[in-house]
Amino acid sequence: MSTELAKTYDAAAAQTRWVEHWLNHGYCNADPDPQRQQHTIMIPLPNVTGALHMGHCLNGTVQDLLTRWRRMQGRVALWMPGTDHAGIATQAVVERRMLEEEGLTRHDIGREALVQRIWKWKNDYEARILNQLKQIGSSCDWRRVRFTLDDVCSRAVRRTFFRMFGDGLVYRGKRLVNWDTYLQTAVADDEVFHEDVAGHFWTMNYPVVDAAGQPTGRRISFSTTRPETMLGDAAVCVHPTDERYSELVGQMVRIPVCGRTIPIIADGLLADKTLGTGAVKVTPAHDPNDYACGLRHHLPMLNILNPDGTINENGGEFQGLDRFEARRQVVARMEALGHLEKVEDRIIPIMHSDRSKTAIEPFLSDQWFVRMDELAQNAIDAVEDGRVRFFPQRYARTYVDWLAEKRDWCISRQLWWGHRIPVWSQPAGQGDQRIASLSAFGAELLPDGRIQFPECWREQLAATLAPGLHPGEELILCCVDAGHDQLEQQLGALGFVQDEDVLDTWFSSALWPHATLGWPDQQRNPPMLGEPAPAVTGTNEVLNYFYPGSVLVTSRDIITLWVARMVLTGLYNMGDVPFRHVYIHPKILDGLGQTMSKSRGNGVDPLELIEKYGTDAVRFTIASLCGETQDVRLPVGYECPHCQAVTPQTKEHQDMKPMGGPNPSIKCAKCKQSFQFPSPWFTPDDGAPVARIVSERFDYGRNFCNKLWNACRFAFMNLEGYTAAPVAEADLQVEDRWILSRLSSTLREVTLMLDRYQFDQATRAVREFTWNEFCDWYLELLKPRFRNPESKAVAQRVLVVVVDTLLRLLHPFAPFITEELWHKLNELAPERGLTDPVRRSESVMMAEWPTLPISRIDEALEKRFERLQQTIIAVRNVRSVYGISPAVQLKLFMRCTPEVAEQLQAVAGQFDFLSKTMLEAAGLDISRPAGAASFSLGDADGYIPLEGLIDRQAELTRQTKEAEKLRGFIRGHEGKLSNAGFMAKAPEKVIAEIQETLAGLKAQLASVERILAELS
RNA sequence: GGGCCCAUGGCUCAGUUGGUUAGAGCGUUCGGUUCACAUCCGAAAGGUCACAGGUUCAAGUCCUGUUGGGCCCACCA
Repeated sequence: MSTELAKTYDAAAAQTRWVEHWLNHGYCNADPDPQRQQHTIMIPLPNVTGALHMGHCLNGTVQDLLTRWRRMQGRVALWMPGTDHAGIATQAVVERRMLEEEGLTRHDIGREALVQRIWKWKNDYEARILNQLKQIGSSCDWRRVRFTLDDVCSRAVRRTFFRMFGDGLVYRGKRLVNWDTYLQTAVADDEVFHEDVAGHFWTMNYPVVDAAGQPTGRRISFSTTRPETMLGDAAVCVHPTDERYSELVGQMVRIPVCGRTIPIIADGLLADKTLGTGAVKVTPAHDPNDYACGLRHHLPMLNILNPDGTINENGGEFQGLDRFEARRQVVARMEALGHLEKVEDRIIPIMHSDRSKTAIEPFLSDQWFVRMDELAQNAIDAVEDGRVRFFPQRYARTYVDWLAEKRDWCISRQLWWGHRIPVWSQPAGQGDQRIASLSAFGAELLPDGRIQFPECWREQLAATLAPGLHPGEELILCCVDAGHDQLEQQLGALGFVQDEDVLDTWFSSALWPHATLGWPDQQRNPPMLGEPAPAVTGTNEVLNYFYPGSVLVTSRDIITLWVARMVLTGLYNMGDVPFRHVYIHPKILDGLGQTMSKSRGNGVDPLELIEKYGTDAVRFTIASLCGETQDVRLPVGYECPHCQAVTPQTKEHQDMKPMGGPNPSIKCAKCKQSFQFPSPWFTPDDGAPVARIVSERFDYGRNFCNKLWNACRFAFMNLEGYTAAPVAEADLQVEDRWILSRLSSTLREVTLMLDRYQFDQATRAVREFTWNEFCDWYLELLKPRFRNPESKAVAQRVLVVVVDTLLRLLHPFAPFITEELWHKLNELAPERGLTDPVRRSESVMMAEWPTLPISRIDEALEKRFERLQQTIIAVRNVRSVYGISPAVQLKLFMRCTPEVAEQLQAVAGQFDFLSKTMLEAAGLDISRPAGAASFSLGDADGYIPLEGLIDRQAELTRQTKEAEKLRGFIRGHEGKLSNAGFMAKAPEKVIAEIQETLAGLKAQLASVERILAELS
């Protein structure tokens, strides 16, 4: 068995090894155990649209850190993995690719085929995403992987919709959508973009008519950029306080091109006195603001467009014309009739579809909604009474404010990829005007084809359907729960057809916390990946045990879309909140403070980082950035493919576009060679060397891992002959007690900070201990002890305890390197412990989160140790200031009290190792030897004879400067103490502290002055 | 337009309920081939805490305003 650790840590090898090891041993699995407390985290399901990016990496790091920590604390820690079908985003990606590569649209291949293609895409990307998660060390229970469209989740979706339908929480209504007339589909708000287009601004007028429809002679003027919409006008609107029009409000106008008469109304939200003529035409079916106004004034919603963008039958003589042609003809007609006043050229912002690049038409269509009033109120209550707590707390406000609007939630989407709305309807003209919710135990289908349903449906029908129905139309809507295939077939046979639309993606992700655990099945546990369905036991232990979750870890932009809705559905379906805590982590920005994204060309690829720095380094760095105040800025740079030098990315780089000829390139400042780089504006030329985007901030984590590795390497090299045995308190050296004291403090600090989700502070504490205390001081102090056979054994035992504890402490932050080192430690020192050495667990992942008795913290001892440190620092300072070679042995004289002298003598041996200096003498009777450099520590003065080396003038200057600095501080403190207000009002404790400090400063000044006197 | 957040050495960030001399990493300068580590060691320089007022015995920290930046929401006939 070799005690030698490889000279450098091989991150890639360790990662492969331990990912597999953990999986094989089932360490990530979490099964209900009534004897132990649970800890549940549900992953914020990544979209299957593409690979993971830095945001996911940060999100995953935090969750894994928490999961590993809680697991080590003895909890049954479940981290539930899974992915989201992400309706619109995924369908869009697949459609775009299909169009680019094959020139096909979804209409060419049909619903079935498209959905099949998307499933294929989903399978590829899901595999890729899950693999990425594994690569960053995620200790998810991989047996429980879920997907929002899998059977378990689908069932939950169906049941939720069914329940809401039955409770009257779901209704069908009208809503304006962004209609792409080219693709003939609705597109989401985030799939449209504004583009300024040269257009016209027409000012026209409508004649005011009397009750008999005869012109009164007055006219009312308005301006518009879309004259053809006047075919669907429902009113002309003015501001209620606009005196120009006040006597016209309530009168009627006639639309000259179609002869309809419409009212003049007053609406302060829509009309603005200062704009245009102050009057505006209202087209509720074709403009979002007009739509809202139409609702307020109960105006008819007249749709004038066909899905392909031509004018429909409501457009009278303009029927069949494309909307732009109709616009020309309407304008011509208005002009011919003498109602056109003027035309201006104007740049108009027009919404365009991301996908077809054609202009969007606001289009009124049937949509499904969830009534939010009561559901939202319950979700607000849960946060306000503390059942759900936000970290940092301020985000609770975002959540509450949004929910308080209680805007009904539009849950239908005109897509093919998603959960199809489980409602069947009978075409108009057949059957009664009814709405029904069918299930095996609810309403049922009668032999004669009628549906027996609860009486309450009649009322709901009247309340929710009437606005969407034209007179004479009749409609039956049936909602069917999951698992009733036969019923669906029967409905089909009766001529019912299922709604074409699918549910909003957030509808299914809102159920994630309980759907993934098998809800609504209360009879058995949810099925696991690749295993047969579990036996019916009459109870779903998994759901009961792991719900509600412990903490949700996510970023602030989906507090409303997702967090709020999970709470809402959790309360509705489970009667309890889905999680107790919500930790909102920072967002990752580039060096310019912009969000990272591919479309900006500033994205750093987590897998490339992992390749370059190692997973632990990336995780450790990320954790160090996760505080609660600010977003995280990662200045990025291009790594030269020739020499690896990094060129910082600037705005100019981001904006560089091809100007003809070869694509833009950057010249490396170091090796003077050129390279191309990833950009949203072009793909690098074939064969050209391409830089990758990196961020040097990850050096932080890499350097730390290197330090840890080498510290352990050193420790392991010195473990030869190690035997486990209890260490008597009396055998502990000063530095042993010191490091154990510091270790205890660190432990306490890290645990506390993790508890508060302050990962930056936890990381800082553990790094400082490891580097500045363990490595810089303790390991150095051990070196002489290892050379002495008598002191070796105790040193080894204490060292082993510290390393053992440290590895456990670090494991959640850096799982791979700690596991690698832990296994080595298990070989070298299988049994370890201060009082009763024991064999630790095989894997550090399953080891206990360390605890040390609070009594190990010894502040008096730490203070004494600090003096030793300061003495050595002062000696090094003198050496550095006078440029004395580190090889030269120095002598040190200390003037101090006998007590301090004794303490210094006790560690005299250490001076030699830490500063190549011999402590010659210490005591009250020491005076400055001739030609010595001096320093003052407050309660002790040090002298280092430097015969011939010291420049007396320089030393004088140095000490004078020091004295000046001290006098400045003293002045400040004395000023405070002589301030009557301060003495009268400041707490005694503060006054005492100031006095104490002042005394210290004065003592220090006195010794500096003595040194000065001796010098001159 | 509404809401939230941020502004601290060249860069990236800490700074607990106001209370000793404002800290760290990177970078910079100087010095180091000490048998764990140059991904390292030692030392140093570098800050009127964005600006202007106010509260207080005391302000980086609390309040008001200004400027600059970020995010979310709403809106722009």
